[in-house]
Amino acid sequence: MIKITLPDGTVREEQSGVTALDIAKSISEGLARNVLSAKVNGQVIDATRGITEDSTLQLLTWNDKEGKDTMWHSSAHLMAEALEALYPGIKFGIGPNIETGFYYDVDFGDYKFHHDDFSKIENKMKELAKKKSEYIRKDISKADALAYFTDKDDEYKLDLIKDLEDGTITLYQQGEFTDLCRGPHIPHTGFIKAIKVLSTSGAYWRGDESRKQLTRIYGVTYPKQKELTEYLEFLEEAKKRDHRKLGKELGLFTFSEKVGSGLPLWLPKGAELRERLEQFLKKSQKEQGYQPVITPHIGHKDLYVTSGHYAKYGADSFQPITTPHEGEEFLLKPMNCPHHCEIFKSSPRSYKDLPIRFAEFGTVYRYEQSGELHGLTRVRGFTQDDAHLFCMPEQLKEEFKKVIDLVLYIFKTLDFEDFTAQISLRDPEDHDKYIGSDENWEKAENAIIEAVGEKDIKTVVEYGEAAFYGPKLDFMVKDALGRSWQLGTIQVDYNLPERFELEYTGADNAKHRPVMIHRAPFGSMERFVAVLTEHCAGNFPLWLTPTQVAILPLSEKYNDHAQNLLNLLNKSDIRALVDDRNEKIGRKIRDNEMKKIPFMLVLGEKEVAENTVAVRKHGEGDQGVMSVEEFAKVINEEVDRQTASL
RNA sequence: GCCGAUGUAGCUCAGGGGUAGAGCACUUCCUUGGUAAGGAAGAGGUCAGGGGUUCAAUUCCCCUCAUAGGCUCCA
Repeated sequence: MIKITLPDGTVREEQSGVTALDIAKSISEGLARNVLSAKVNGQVIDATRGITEDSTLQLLTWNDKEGKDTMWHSSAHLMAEALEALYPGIKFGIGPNIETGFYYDVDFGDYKFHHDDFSKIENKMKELAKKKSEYIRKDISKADALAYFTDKDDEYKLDLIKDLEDGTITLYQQGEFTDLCRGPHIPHTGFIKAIKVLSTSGAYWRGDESRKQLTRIYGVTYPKQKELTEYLEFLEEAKKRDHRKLGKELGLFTFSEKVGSGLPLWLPKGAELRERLEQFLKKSQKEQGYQPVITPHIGHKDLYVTSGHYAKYGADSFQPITTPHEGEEFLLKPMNCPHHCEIFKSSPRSYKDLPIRFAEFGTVYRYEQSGELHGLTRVRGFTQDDAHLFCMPEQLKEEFKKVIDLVLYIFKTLDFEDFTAQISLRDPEDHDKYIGSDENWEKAENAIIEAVGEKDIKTVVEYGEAAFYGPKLDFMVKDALGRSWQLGTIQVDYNLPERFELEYTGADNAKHRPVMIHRAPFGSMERFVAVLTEHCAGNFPLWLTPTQVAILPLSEKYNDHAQNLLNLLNKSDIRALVDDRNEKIGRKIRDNEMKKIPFMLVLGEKEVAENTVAVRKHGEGDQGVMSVEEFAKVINEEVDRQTASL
């Protein structure tokens, strides 16, 4: 007999070899029908696998992340079974579960795989799922595994087996399909009820671009059709919010082939929005003692040789610009920090001056591979809301915490409530990727960990995510649709001050080296505006939106009055426009609703006579009549509320 | 950069070896209105760019550029 401890603490005496499914059945049939896999002593295994020692047991269902993982992994096998049935002779790479769903990498040989094949695969999968084929685990020797896949002529599986140790190899079979797999899997295919093949793309075998590219087929499955439908609706909603689509519709930005790919052109509405964001941050930074600086868009190559950027990225950057006569080399600036270091050096610094905080909305240019470009989120020219703080080592932690406060204030103001701070440290396996001494790295990493420890924020640690000159605290934000974005970043840097030989005179009248903090709360204006647009679906907060109010005269008779009203609102710092087109009121309302303007004021005979406005709110409809003064107050109070100070 | 796709009017898209089509937007006129599309007329395109095949190419082929998806990358 063995002891099984359940999550609630109950301990059960069971026969050795009992399965999680057996235990689920003894609790209730309903539970047993929902068990996808089980966590035994912290390890996820098949619910149908025998347990032979004293264990803790957690039954995993669709409500557990690991349960979903199991289901989607098994779904990948089901898709492979369907694919093998439909396209005999194809070869399989890998087929894992991913954050939402799963994929399988397939070598179709000469067959050209198309979107038209999707429904065929879905139907076959549904047909196979109904058979409730059990997923059967088989331990197998390496020799047998090699023999099986040699026989099947699947070079990819053979490639995988080569790296496996004898005695650890398992196969899983369901129906007609057998795959090399360590599992775990759901008990049988009948759990998979709702199926959608989503998309296809190319993927190199083992992520190596020198190897063959396979066809990756993405899919997702759910235990209930309703959940699949909801997920597909979510994808639709994401499409509607796509900042590339909204950016076009709302006139925020555009691209031109002639200007060049990845080089955004900000249209008036977008530029207004962005300037407002910049003003907002500038005001907060002023309160925190930042000083503005401005630096040019290019810099001497030597500057980046000193900073280390040239050695690291020179070959993969825009190449140097050369002066016609002297042959001097200049680079488009990829970072603002070297310039700011030189500003620090421009005059002798005393410990009494520190911390010194130089802020600049600095536009930088980086060569991104053509396939990487994406709307405003991945571009070749962008503006960082950059600042570099130079401080004494003993000031570092406090200074770092102040920056965290600034970032949190910005997130709060812009309604990003769900975020995680990611502590990005060095790759412990590969210190060669980074510059600077181990000692400095440890100091920097500890400073971040300590500072974050004193703030009440959700944190994760990621190794290998640091910048080459220092560790970072990256803010990962979840938008309204639950998608994660990296926005702000704060970085501690002992290395650049050394490379640039930055110094200040201490109280002891000796020279000391400052520590540097790089930080960008928005990250880049381009990326931030993109994420914000998708987060609020183009319905920007009132204080930020380019046009707050549309004045809609009922007919041309009231156009003059509308103009007067416009002037009045402008005097109260309210951004408005008059829609004096020769159109009926219904039409004007529709068009301005679509432009997502927060307020509309309908103006007719009654309002003109009484000097009132009929207020209509975007998405909510008629709000009734009020005086102009009252309306101005409503707007201004709302704006003040949204931008409450740090 | 790589793979397979896409590129037709300002926008969304249809079409197809014989010198181009819709809806919306735009311009003009009519209409002067009460909370999500009033009516009519008009203008607008080197069918991404270049090369080839052909009597003839926007259509077929090749190259380049751009875009979306994914892979690799991201100071």
